[in-house]
Amino acid sequence: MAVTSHDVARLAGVSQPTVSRALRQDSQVSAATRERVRIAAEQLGYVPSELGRSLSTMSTRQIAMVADLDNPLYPQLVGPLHDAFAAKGFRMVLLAERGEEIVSDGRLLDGSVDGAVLTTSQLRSSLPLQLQTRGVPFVQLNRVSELVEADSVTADNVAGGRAVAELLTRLGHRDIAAILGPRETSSASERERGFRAGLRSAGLTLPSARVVRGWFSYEVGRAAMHELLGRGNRPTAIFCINDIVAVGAINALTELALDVPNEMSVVGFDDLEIASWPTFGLTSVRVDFGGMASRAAELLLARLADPQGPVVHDQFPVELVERRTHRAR
Amino acid sequence: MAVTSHDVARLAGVSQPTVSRALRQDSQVSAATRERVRIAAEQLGYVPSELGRSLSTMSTRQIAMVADLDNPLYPQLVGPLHDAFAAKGFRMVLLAERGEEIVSDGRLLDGSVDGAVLTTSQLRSSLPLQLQTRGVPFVQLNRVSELVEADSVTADNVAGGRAVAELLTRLGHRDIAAILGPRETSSASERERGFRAGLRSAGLTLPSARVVRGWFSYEVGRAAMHELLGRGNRPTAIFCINDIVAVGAINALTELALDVPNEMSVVGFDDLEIASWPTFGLTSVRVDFGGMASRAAELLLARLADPQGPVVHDQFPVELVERRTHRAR
DNA sequence: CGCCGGCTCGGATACGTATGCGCATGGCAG
DNA sequence: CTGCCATGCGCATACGTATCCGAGCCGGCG
Repeated sequence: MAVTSHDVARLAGVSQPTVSRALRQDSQVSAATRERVRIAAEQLGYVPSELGRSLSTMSTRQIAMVADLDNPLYPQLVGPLHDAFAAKGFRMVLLAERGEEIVSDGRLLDGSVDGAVLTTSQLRSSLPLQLQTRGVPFVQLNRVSELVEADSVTADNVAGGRAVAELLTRLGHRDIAAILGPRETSSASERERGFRAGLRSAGLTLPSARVVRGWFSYEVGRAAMHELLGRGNRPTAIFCINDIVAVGAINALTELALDVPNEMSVVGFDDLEIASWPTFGLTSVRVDFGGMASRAAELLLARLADPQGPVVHDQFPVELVERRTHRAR
Repeated sequence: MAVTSHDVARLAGVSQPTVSRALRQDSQVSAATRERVRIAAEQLGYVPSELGRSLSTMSTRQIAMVADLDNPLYPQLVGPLHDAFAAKGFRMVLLAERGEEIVSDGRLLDGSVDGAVLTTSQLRSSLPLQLQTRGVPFVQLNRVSELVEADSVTADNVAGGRAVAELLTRLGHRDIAAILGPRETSSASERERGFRAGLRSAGLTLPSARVVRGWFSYEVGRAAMHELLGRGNRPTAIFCINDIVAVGAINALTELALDVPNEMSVVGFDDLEIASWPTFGLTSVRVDFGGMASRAAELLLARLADPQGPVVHDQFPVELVERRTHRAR
């Protein structure tokens, strides 16, 4: 059915290995032969089988990115990763993870990729362990697992959480609520830890009556805000574990005709593009996801080149971005 | 390095073919042997090489989805496609396309996928032609190419555009603007065609002074709105080629402190989740992308089973969803 | 007791490409 | 003229799995 290197060889009057070498610009074949082969290949519309090549060389030149596409954060990581890998001759494929569901199939283990970028590791996720056992190089981006010692690129979530607490307390807020994320993810739990530490420094605590916890989504933010407001007298400020949740919270406030920031200060995290929309003007914590993605690609490529090299943990600084959703009490 | 079926065979005291058969529950191998093999495989942590299997069977059980991840519409198609394929034993990989850039590499042609779902075909895109020539089954979802006769699943964009025009004219608007999409995409040009036809039915036209054209993005919508308003006296209503553009336009209006819908009616298209956010309450045209995605998967699987079957063009109806961004003039 | 059939399994091979190695050719120096 | 080396190419094989076909074994039946 499909055209193979044997077909090209027959047409060009050479052997199959010569076709293989010629098309890869191997200097062992003469310029004349190379040209003959090129013509024949073009004539037949020959495209080398990636399967055959991979099996023969034991390398696929493919990198998998495991991401949760329901979360608007991740599409943003795709571009930089793609470019960094493409520059080194690697292809990138996306393995979609949906909601909280974990990738269970063995596409990462069955030899069809050379390495992986994990962006949605949970703290006790076994996937990184499996990869390590099977010798599949990988790097953790954004979130990490605590079960494994491996290359990672993260943001300084603790500092970010602390900065939010400092901002709000400095503005005079004393009754502060929070919509937190799942304890199972390192990013959410670090942000929470930093935030609580910041409150403590100001002599405050975060009572459980002022906390709702959920996954990173618009709908969770919206429902959580309603839940918090339904508990009686309302806080004067709220910290949201990320921008999507914050936007959900703001929409809940809009539904109830409560003004932001006059009746409630709202702060997010991530500084996605949506935070800068005039409609929201969301105060948030900027994370350089583009830079982190590039760095992660760099680390993975280094790991492919030297599987024994020292493990690297890279932490990116974050920056508070003050817009219009916070106000002095 | 990696564990192969030969290793398992040696440990279980059988031949490699027997391992292959045993692990795939082939009834030719006795229950006892099957169990011995299973134990041995587990003990070694054996994972069958997908490369070897694919090369041997000439089928990869992988489907590629080509999508533009910068557009929030596409993540929404991933889930339904993924599930429909998974149900039939196929894996899905995403090939990212960025902005207007076309996928140029040959991952679709090099035999590493059994088929493809194209979601971002441009009208004169050559990719579908190449696939057809190479005999790679594919289905076009959402947008189609005019150069090829192949399975497709689309929305009734013409009817949607017409419905928007009818809504606005019925409300008494006479000076209507539009932020249109690229002529190179079927979805945008069909919506435009329907919209213009609807205006014509009401005795109106769409003067070029009232039109800005751009790609499907927030920033385009925002800039286009500023551009339109900078041209002097302003229209009373505007049709945006999709919801993302509409949200950009609304944000531009917010920046200028112009009230929606009192000073300008805005209508989008697609009815993404964001359209239903209380903050926007965007009037839009609902497209059943989930249903379309499932149908596309179905068509592709049918095509894989019967490459010679009749070509199917499936068009889904759309529905106007009236929210709060339109108002009688 | 011999033959046949069914049940299990293994040997050989195929899939498409890459590569180690050997062979032929030709040129040049001795 | 002979020997040597460099160049250019083909043969054989490897990668890991699936499958065709044949071989062995056992039981049952004639």
